[in-house]
Parts: sequence; structure tokens; C-alpha cells
Amino acid sequence: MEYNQKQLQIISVAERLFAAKGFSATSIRDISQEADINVSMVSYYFGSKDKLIEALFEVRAREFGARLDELLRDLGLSPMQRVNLMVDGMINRIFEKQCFHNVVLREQLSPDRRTPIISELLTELKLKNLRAMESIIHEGQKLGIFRSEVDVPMLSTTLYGTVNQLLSTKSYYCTVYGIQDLSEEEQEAHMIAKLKSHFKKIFQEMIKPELNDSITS
Amino acid sequence: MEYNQKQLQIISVAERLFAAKGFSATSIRDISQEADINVSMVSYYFGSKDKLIEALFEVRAREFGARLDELLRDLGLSPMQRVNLMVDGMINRIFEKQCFHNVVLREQLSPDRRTPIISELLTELKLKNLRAMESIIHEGQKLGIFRSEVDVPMLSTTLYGTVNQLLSTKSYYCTVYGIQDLSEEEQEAHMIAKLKSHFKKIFQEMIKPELNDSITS
DNA sequence: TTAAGATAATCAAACGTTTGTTTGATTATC
DNA sequence: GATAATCAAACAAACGTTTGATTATCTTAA
Repeated sequence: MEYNQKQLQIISVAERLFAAKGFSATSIRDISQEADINVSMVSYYFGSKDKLIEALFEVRAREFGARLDELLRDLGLSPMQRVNLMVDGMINRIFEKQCFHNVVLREQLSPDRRTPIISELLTELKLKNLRAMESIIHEGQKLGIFRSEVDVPMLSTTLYGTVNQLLSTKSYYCTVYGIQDLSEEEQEAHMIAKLKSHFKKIFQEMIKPELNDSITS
Repeated sequence: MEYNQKQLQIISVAERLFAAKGFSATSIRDISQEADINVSMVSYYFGSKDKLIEALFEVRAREFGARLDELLRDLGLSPMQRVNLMVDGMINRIFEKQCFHNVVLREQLSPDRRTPIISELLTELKLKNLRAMESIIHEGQKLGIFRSEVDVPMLSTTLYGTVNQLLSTKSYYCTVYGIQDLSEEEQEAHMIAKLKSHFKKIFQEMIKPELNDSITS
């Protein structure tokens, strides 16, 4: 489906409001007011409120998919470099598109209420992401740089889960690390840096060869 | 605040519906129908829908707090045993109270819309949890069993985030591990076992002394 | 123990808003 | 002159909440 400029603007406003208040708590009148359009325009362009959020997922899923393909073309680097690049890229991606990410988290919490279209888009995207990560790990395993037993789905879940958790408990994070008085940009930078170093360490510890790895193989 | 049997039943029904559909998408008529009461009873007992969810958080926060205190009394064990016990206990706790946990996740996503009462209860609970974890780690560090540099808040965030992520993407998890045809109980058992072994490994790798730890100290 | 009186619980019905959506006329663009 | 975009207004349905009457439960004094 192709969307014109006006439709994309409506989608963008809806995304921001859905992220902040949730789908049900956001009225079409909220959206039309923020987007400076008439209430009837949402139905006119998308058909219904449900179709609007479907369009949102359609557009953003396509963008993320394209970005994933890009990442997969970063060859000529060592497996460990590629792992670090993938971790950094994923953290950057989520922080850049926090609103959409927030909407995804909300929708994931109601698997039943969700339209099949959204479910399929999300599952597809997550699987694509997992395959990319697996291919990098397997490469390192073939070269004998990584240990033979790596639970990639769980590592990926840990990565995403941690970033999500941090994002949805921002103020708690700032309290714990005593950075409440920093600007919002500085707080985010703190979180991003912390996440990147944290996961560089975790991935290193979880995929580097174990002492007995050469013996058992 | 004390609540009678009827109130606790309403809270329990509301909890289940809030978890499944979200606060805004759940109407008082939904709740009263499921709880087999008159619509006016919610206002009669709690005052309003907002006060109802506050009561829910009040009750559950108290329960969780009490359970945390219990956990802290498990002395006479080695620090590593206590870490494992804490990880297992936390995973069990979340899986047991999935509904409430789901509601917490939803509320965390709208920090602005939330009433201060809920925010404070959640922050308090999270801090209490963090302090418990820190005390165990510090004990291990004093004994020289754990490395000196452990980022406890990040480890805790990773633990919670991963469990959350897994719970909110259950069907994706089952697809990845090919256990869609198992019963729901078996699927949950699979997830719990996987989580526990995963985090035993992560914690081990992240807190055991590094090779150069004795040199730098 | 019982009758009377007070308090608590329950109910159907109605309240005024807000909801998503549609209509039909008007304006802009091609 | 046709198609697309925009608008104020209206629509029925659903919302949280209140009302006022009715029933159940408890309290208290004879």
C-alpha cells in the first residue's frame, strides 16, 4: 500500500499518541487535533481507527525490514566485530524509533485483541532479525572463534528485553544511577552507552569458547 | 486500606481483564459482567475506575513486598546459592502472577498518564528488589567469591527485561523452539526451565572472578 | 428472643459525555 | 467539469458515574 504525505503525517501523529497513551486511550479527535485535520479525515484516508494502526505497522515494518537487510551486507569484518556492530545497530535503532517501539510493546501485550496483520508483521520481523543474528554466530562457530553451544534466541530475547525494560523504566534508571538532573539527551546517551558496554560484555562472556570446549569437540 | 471479600473479587477480575485488554479498553461493564455484579458496585466500593486500579496496585504491591522480605531471610547459604535462589524465586513469582505483571508492564509504558500512587508503589518495589540483590552480591564480593566490578542494576534490568520479553512474545517463543503443539502448561514449563538455566549461566559468567581480578586488586 | 431501627449491599434506570463513524455540502485541484 | 480533499454537523453506541428505590444484614433495647 502506498501512502501520500498527508497520510504519513497522520500516521506519525497517531504513532506518537499511541506510544504515549495507548491505542484505546487515544481518540480520533486527539489525533485530528494534533495533526490539525478534520475528524473525518482519518476515516476518509484509512477507513477506520483499526486500519490506521495497521497502516502504521505496515509502514514501519517495511522500514525496519529494509534496514535489517542493510545490516546483513556488512561483510569483510570479523564475527566478533559483526556481533558488536549488530548489537550497537539494534540499540541505536530502538532509541531512534522509540515511539513505534513503544507501540509494538503495547500491542504485544494483547495478542488476542490484535489484528492478524499486525501479528504476522511482527513475527516476520522478529524471525528475520533472529536469522540475521544466527548467521553471524554460526559464522564465528565455523571459524572456531565462538563456543559451539550458543542459545541465540535466548540471547536475542535478552538483548531486546533489556532495552525494552530500560526504556519503559527510564525514570527508575535515572534514580538508580543518580542522573535525574541531567538533560533528557544526556540521560539517553547514558543509557545507550551503558547498554552497549553491558551487552558487549554479556555477548563476549556467553559466546567466547569455554575452557572445556576444545576437549568435548 | 482494607478490602473485603467482594472487593478483592472485583480487583481480581479487573486484574485479569486489564492484563488481557488494557485499562482503557476494559469497561466497567466488562468487569461487572465477569464478576457477576451490578455496574454501580465498582463506584460504590472504589469510587471510580481509576481508584480501582490503584487499589489493585496497592494490594498486589503489599503481597510482593512481603514475599521479598521472606526471600531476604534465606541465610546460611553460599552467595552463589543465594543468587540462584533469588533468580529462581523471581522467575517463579512472575509466572505465578502473570496477570498483575502484565498490568504493571502496561502501566509502565504510560508514565505520564499514571497516578502518582502507582508510580511510587512501583518504584519502591523495584528499589527494594534491587537492594536485596545488591546485598547478596556484596556479600559474595566481601568473601572474594565474586568479581569486584558487578553492575547490579543492569543485571537486574536484564533479568526482568528478559522475562518480560519472553512472556509478552510467548507464541513467537513457541514457534522458535518448535513447541506450539505442547499444552499451555508444558509450554510454560519449557519457558521457565529455559529462563532459569539461561540466567544461571549469565549470572555465573558475569559475577565470577575475572582472570585479572586478583592482579588489579 | 424478638421487634425496630440503622447501616450496608444491590439493583434497574437514567445521566451527561465521549466514542468511532457517516453524511452532505463546500472548496481545491486536476 | 470531474475527481479529490475538507469541513461542520449529526449519528448511534458505549462510556463512567449517579440516582433513588429495594433488599439484606447487623445492632440494640425491651
